[in-house]
Amino acid sequence: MTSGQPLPQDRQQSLTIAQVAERTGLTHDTLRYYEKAGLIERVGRTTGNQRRYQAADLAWLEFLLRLRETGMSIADMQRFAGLRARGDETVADRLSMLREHRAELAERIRALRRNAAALDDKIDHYERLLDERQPGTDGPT
Amino acid sequence: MTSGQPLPQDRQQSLTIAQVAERTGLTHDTLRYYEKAGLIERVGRTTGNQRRYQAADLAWLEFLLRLRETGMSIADMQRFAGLRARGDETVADRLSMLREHRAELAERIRALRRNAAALDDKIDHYERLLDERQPGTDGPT
DNA sequence: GTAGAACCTGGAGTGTGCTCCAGGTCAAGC
DNA sequence: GCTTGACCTGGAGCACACTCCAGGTTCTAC
Repeated sequence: MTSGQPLPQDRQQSLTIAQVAERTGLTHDTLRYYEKAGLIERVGRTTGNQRRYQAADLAWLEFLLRLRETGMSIADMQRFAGLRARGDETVADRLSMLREHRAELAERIRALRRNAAALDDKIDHYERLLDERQPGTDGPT
Repeated sequence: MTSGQPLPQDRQQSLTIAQVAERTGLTHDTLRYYEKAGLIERVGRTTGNQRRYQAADLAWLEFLLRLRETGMSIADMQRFAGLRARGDETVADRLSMLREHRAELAERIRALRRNAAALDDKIDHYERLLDERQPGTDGPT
């Protein structure tokens, strides 16, 4: 059931903006904003000028979301998308952007883990405080 | 050298706003903003109305920064600071706020690690692409 | 062929977390 | 006692990443 015979007409698995919104968790407005901002290349339209997203559009969006979730700014995503639009000659540049982003992410994760450990200490501290003030309410024997 | 004899006068290790800015990495403006917003209780002043931060102020600030770095909003920090200002009776509430924040943080770290792994795959992909286009430029032998 | 939902555009508005400014006061060295 | 840099306040302004709006068009189901 993956690519047997072509589906009726040739709209294959093209998706409306509402369907993409549901799949990605973005809103219609955010999808249009990303397109306006150049994060997504102009999406194909119906004859009536309505967007129809293809599988490739969705895959790219999902990659963008990964960049966003790992803290990349819109400005940097614009840079990346711009390089991508220029084609294969920019592969090295894109790779170095990704490597740099990956390194920053590693550092951020390390910092979060340090802070998590400190939070754990603080939580322990509050637990002891609470035990002193209300001893024995933590369950019987 | 921790608490031998009292230092001259009684300004002990009280710090100016510039000194606190340097130690915390915050700006003067941000420190004043945090105070205005109620994240910090009103800091002690000189007779001439200039702020002098005590060790306890600094410790609290550092804790706030940990909350901020782990993604807590100003609004939630305000809630926490408000509870703290009400004293010991709010320890249980503060504890549960911290536990919730800690759990969210754990989830965020997990998500970041998943995304980091996906980024690594993408990086591998780009590295292979680059090798195909420019074989043998990765060093001799 | 028509009702109603979904979609379109350009542009204005919003929430968050600062950051800057004007106009004045204070403190430390000479 | 004067200069100069640090500090004060209230309030305006800003960057970012959306989010909403008005007014119009298109699509789908009947």
